[in-house]
Amino acid sequence: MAKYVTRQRKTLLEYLSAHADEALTAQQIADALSGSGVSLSAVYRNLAELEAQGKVRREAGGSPREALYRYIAAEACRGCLHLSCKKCGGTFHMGIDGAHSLIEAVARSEGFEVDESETILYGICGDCRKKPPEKE
Amino acid sequence: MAKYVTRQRKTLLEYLSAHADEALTAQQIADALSGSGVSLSAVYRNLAELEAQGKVRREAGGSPREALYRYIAAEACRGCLHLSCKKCGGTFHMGIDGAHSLIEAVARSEGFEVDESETILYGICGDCRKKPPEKE
DNA sequence: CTAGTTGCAAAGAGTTTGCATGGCG
DNA sequence: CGCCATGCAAACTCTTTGCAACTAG
Repeated sequence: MAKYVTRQRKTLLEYLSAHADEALTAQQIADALSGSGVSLSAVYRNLAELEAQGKVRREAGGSPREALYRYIAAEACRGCLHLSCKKCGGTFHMGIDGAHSLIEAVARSEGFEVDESETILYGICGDCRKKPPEKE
Repeated sequence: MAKYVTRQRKTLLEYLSAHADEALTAQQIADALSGSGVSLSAVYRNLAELEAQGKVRREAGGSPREALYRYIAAEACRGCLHLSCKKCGGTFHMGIDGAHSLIEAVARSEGFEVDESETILYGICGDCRKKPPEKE
């Protein structure tokens, strides 16, 4: 799979890596790339492949019938955890020692090996905590 | 919403809480409860409500077109993180101090407030690490 | 008794797939 | 030049919704 490097595939990867901080629907991606001549089918097919390769992850999103896809900059994120804000939807990276300490603590006490690049901590980011609780 | 306590609703909640350690598809749930006279529609409707109430969470699963639902024992999980094994699919709870330490560390260094009950750490559990790497 | 809930089945919507064409190597 | 990938559209399958009947309180 993925033996050739096509324009569509390249375009898709570019787009995804540029938006690694947000989860997108296949439709959104296709819309954004339709101008570049990338069809919805191509998006789905490549997304499926990227997911199999572990470069993209599928998340549960708004509608149950719409899958959300997010690019994973795997190598770049070794040793850091992801923080996802439930309010603004932003993603932050946490590379502090604390992150690694936890992972080691879990491994020691539970025998559980955490995969940093796969793990996301959900919560509220600093900015959103300061802002008044606005309805969306 | 949910003004009455119907047999179906009770049955569903019982089933979900008994299987809080696994993510299920609506179909699986409906199948399991069909013997108790709970229809697929009822499952979907109640699941949607429980999700809105925060008692159930929707996760990304196998097929993009199948949503996975998991019961959240919210109160019971304050102060603990969830560990989800990517191999066996099991979920473990981690109530050690380490978990809380991390959460505090994140809050202090990043200003990010982690929601314990919403966060899942993905990785490989102790049992699966011992087992030979078997193909699924 | 009244209003919420259920079941069934049809409608709706996102995702997948077949086939002919086009493009990478 | 051969085989993989793309586009289009039809096919699929999961989820949602309408309506009449049932039931909890």
